[in-house]
Amino acid sequence: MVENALKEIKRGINEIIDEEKIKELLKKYYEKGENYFIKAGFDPTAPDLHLGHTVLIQKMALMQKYGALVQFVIGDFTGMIGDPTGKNETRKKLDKETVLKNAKTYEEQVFKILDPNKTKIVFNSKWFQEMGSLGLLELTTTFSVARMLEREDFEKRYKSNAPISISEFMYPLLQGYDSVALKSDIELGGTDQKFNLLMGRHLQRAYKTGKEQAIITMPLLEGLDGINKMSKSLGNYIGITEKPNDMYGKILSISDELMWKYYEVLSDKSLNEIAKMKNDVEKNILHPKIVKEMLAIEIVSRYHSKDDALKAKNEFEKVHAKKELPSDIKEYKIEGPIWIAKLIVEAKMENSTSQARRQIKQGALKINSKKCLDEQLKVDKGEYILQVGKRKFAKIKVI
RNA sequence: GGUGAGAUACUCAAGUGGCCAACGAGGGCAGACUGUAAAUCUGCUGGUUUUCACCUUCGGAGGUUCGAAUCCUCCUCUCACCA
Repeated sequence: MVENALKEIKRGINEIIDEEKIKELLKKYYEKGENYFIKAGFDPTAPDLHLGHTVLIQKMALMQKYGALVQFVIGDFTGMIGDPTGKNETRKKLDKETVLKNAKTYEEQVFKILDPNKTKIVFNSKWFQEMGSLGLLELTTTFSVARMLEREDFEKRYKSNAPISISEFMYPLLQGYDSVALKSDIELGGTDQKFNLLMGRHLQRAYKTGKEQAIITMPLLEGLDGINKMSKSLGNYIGITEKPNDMYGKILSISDELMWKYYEVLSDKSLNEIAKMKNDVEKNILHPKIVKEMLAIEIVSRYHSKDDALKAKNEFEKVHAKKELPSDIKEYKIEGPIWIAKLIVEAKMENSTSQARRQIKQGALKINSKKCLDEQLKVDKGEYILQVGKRKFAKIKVI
């Protein structure tokens, strides 16, 4: 039993630190029905969850089946500093109202995956506000500058003469202290979080809590570009609240190579099934596009419904394979006669007339499915279907 | 506190008085080819009721000049070395 659960937990993960401890927790669950706490932290600034987040959340959902109680930490306090992991920009402070609103949004999204009865959403400002400056100073005594600089991000920045602020040194400490306050047994995070996660373990020891959390790191899901990690700021993400059509289209636009990674960490299919498909594709028995379609349907079904997924598939075929118009086009009523470039901006298809002109010059514009290269065109009264590039459509009524 | 170096568009990075809306690379967008995949080739990549024109941009504010990203002054920020 324990072995089976562990095997499922280990699927698609990057690394486990202290596997023995997890075994022990599972054993206690099976033998005595004891629960244990797993923790993961989330930024209060980005309430739009995307598939990158779900890799982690799905894993927690799985563990809920095996006795885990999830502590979903919203880093409203730590968020004021900004995680130095990877790229860094100093963040804006958020007011309480916004944080609460974001938390609400998290809740709505996260319970599409997690079991609400086994999940607690907590804010880390709670214990940090109680801590006081003395407590904070005490926290800083637990770790040395040299060890802090061992961290890859810091080392790189230090060596390349990029600035590091003291507050950024605080971030790992604060995040680690969350584990002390919450008495976590296991913490999950992306591979880039390893340092911060280990800090939790270190601090639990330093504060003599009698616990040392195990750590599970999850691979970072690459975004649509296949290179960078999926993130909202890079715009290469698939949000879990996106419309079926968008979600479907985005999944189909990922590269074949990336598709297999997505399968491993996002799909419910067994690893054997996936391996077989991969094999069949290599042997040219199976077209990769079919495999990708199945993935898209699975994921869209999860966040919407099977029905929506199939509709999205049909819509996609219609627009891209048969080059027909999508069934749901935005409509605009615009006063005319109007210059075509201006019209494109009015219909929110491009941001500026200059950009619109460039696109027209390059042959990106279709009016009623006919290519139009005339950037000077004046559009008179009537109804038109405009298309700019492959994806942007608009129905225009010029009055 | 002292000395020196630096801040250029989404990112990296040239440019040191006019030829600069600013070389180049990456990224992005569009076109061709495709499976809205990858790879490849081509073009574009500040704005403007319309482009052989005009307007705004090179950390910020002033100044010199017919003319400034480039020179001067002050300020802000960053890095290095010394303390």
